[in-house]
Amino acid sequence: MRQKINNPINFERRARIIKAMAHPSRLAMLHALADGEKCVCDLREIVGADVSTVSKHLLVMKRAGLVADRKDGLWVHYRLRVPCILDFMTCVEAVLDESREKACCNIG
Amino acid sequence: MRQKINNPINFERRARIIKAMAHPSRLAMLHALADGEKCVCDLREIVGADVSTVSKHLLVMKRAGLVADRKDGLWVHYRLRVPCILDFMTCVEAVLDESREKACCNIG
DNA sequence: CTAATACTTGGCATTTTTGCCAAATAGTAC
DNA sequence: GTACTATTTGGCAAAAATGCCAAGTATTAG
Repeated sequence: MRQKINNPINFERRARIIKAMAHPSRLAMLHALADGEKCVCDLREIVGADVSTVSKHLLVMKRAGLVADRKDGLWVHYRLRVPCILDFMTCVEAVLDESREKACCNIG
Repeated sequence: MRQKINNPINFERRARIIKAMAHPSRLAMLHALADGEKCVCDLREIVGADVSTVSKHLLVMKRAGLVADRKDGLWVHYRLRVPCILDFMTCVEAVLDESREKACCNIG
């Protein structure tokens, strides 16, 4: 238990953060940002959606605290704020691997 | 890059797994399951929702590969299938801490 | 068989999310 | 000032998620 005494876990705030990751386009953007900051135009190309859609996805992640932005002339560059979220992908892979294993061997 | 050669990352499948965690009640259940398996009735008490609602939440997590179930008489016991998802909570905490820090110090 | 318990499923209304288009904003260049 | 580019915001319709109630299934007990 990493939680402070008398401080019940706020699952709502946590869920909001996780929800901000829970979209294919947003995951793709987070993955791309592992290399370093990118402008909205770069991210638009990566996810292949309307710029306004990408902008709104970025707002969701920004509000959740996953990314931060920096204005530079006409461009707005986004970057990861807490890179550890990428480590989580290893675990997500493990879930996929487990599923694959169970599916092929009928264990569970 | 933990990804195999010529195997583009499937962000949709990953997003489905993460989405299955992205709900306060489901997070609370996953947290409770860290202690070991629990029946639906236990989980119902923990989240305080209708049993049918809890059952549907569990189905979402089961389909995503997060939990597995085991029938024992009248009871169905659920357990974590890939415990590493709980480690991710440390990172989620970090996002919350970062947000708190920036909010109070006006850095970013 | 009936009764009781634990859970799942069907249905449905409410809410939230998503994604496009159009319009607005902000910055650069002339 | 105008023209152009990058991004955000407003609006809205379509899709998905949520949660309750009612009904169904499955198991145990008598």
